[in-house]
Amino acid sequence: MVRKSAKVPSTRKPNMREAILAAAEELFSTYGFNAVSVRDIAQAAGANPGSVTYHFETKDGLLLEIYRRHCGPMNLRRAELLAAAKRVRDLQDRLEAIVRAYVLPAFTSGSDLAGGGTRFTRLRAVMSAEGNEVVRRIIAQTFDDTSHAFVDAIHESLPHIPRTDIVWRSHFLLGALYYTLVTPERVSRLSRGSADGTDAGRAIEELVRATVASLQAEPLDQTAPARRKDLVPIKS
Amino acid sequence: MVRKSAKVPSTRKPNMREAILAAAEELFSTYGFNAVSVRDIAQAAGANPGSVTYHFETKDGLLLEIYRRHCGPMNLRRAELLAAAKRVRDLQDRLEAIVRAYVLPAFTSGSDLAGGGTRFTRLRAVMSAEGNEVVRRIIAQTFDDTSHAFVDAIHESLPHIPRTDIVWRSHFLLGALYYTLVTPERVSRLSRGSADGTDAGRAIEELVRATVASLQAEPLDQTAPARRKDLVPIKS
DNA sequence: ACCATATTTGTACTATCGTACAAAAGATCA
DNA sequence: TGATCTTTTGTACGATAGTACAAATATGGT
Repeated sequence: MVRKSAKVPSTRKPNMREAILAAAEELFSTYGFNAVSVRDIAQAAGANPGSVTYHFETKDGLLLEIYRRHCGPMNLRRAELLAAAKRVRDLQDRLEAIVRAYVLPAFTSGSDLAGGGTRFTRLRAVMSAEGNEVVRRIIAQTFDDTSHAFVDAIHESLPHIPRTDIVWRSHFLLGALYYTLVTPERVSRLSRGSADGTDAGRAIEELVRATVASLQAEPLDQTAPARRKDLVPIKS
Repeated sequence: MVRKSAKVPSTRKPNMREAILAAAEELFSTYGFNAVSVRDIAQAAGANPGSVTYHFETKDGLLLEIYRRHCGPMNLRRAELLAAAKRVRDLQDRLEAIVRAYVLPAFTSGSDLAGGGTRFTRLRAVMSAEGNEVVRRIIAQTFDDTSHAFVDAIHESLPHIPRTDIVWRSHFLLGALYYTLVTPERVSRLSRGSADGTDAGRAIEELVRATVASLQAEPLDQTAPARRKDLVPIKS
């Protein structure tokens, strides 16, 4: 990757380790893991490439530390919000609260830095698209429990919808969420300026509204598969 | 990238150019653009690295050619299906047909190779996540027209929904579609085996059902923005 | 002020990257 | 068959990748 920014003279960083983490998060989530070099990160953080090795040993280690940093607080927040949502009496309101409990922490999770939540979620989106091997394990370990908890909670609110459909529709929610964080400018472009894709508050409300409706839709009729002969499995 | 596969002795390729394109498509859509080297592609195609330079000049040129190859047929197919969908009389059926016209070509577009459509769509998903600069221009040029046509068609079927909401919900559809192609195994995992994320036919039907429902949902009340003070814009 | 420790810098090594280019091999057709 | 053009191969070059490591510097307790 080639980027122009000149080395900033800058006031001395009080905590270089944090600066490196923040820079890596920003660059990885924008250009992907492989497109960003350790030197890019060091320069953006106003540090020496050697510092990265000192603090995180390897480039993979740096990515791992970013996940370690965020996963705990985000899933904690989700668990809290989910517990609160489950106490909502009205079924319709409860469903909406559950979906919101899933979406909100993705935008506002416990980083002290402004936009920390969205940046980390954007990072997760990019990493899942790149099929990053280092990350795949963390995802399966750390997020599947949370996802299961949400699927279960939704299923309790919608007992007549088969669990399978709820899984599909929750999956669509995560995809929509990721894509909105990765390509927000597309929303602005397609709406010809009447919508702002970077407006997190609006994105959340639109996501919640759309997802609640999709979850409530009648399930597919499983007895009539409606397969088409010209379709082939994904990934060969 | 390190991959184990030994060089295949193989029957002579009748058309090396096509083999290189297919290999690049598969590798790019699985690992991302930057993680795959020209040598990886050449080896997977049973070709010499020099052949890639000969046929496509640069790595970027190879990616460009992949897009050139697929964009035309896919958008043509979409236009045909959209035209047919617009002729459907019943409003509910028409909406469903329009959504299906958008989704179907992403899975089955005009490549002669099996799974060509899904592979190319997966590639687009990965490229959008990586923020690939070469691709960004093509996307804006080639796909925005199509997207506008679909948003317009949907709006005609749902005149009481503001265009802005339709843009958001169509955007969510594309995100869900991309994510399903990128991480189909997550569906299988979360459903504990009762669903198969790689089942394209099922994915299409679930996508259509969920999207139609979300499109029909009541729009957000625009007079009460419901912004929260702790939210910040995406992308700083 | 001194020392021990923690951090940062500068530099260098090896591997691999994209790509250029000349030579070899294959294909086409008079 | 021989001439010409197309395709493939083999190799090499400069740039950049990740990371190791010794020297330099900053820090904190006594």
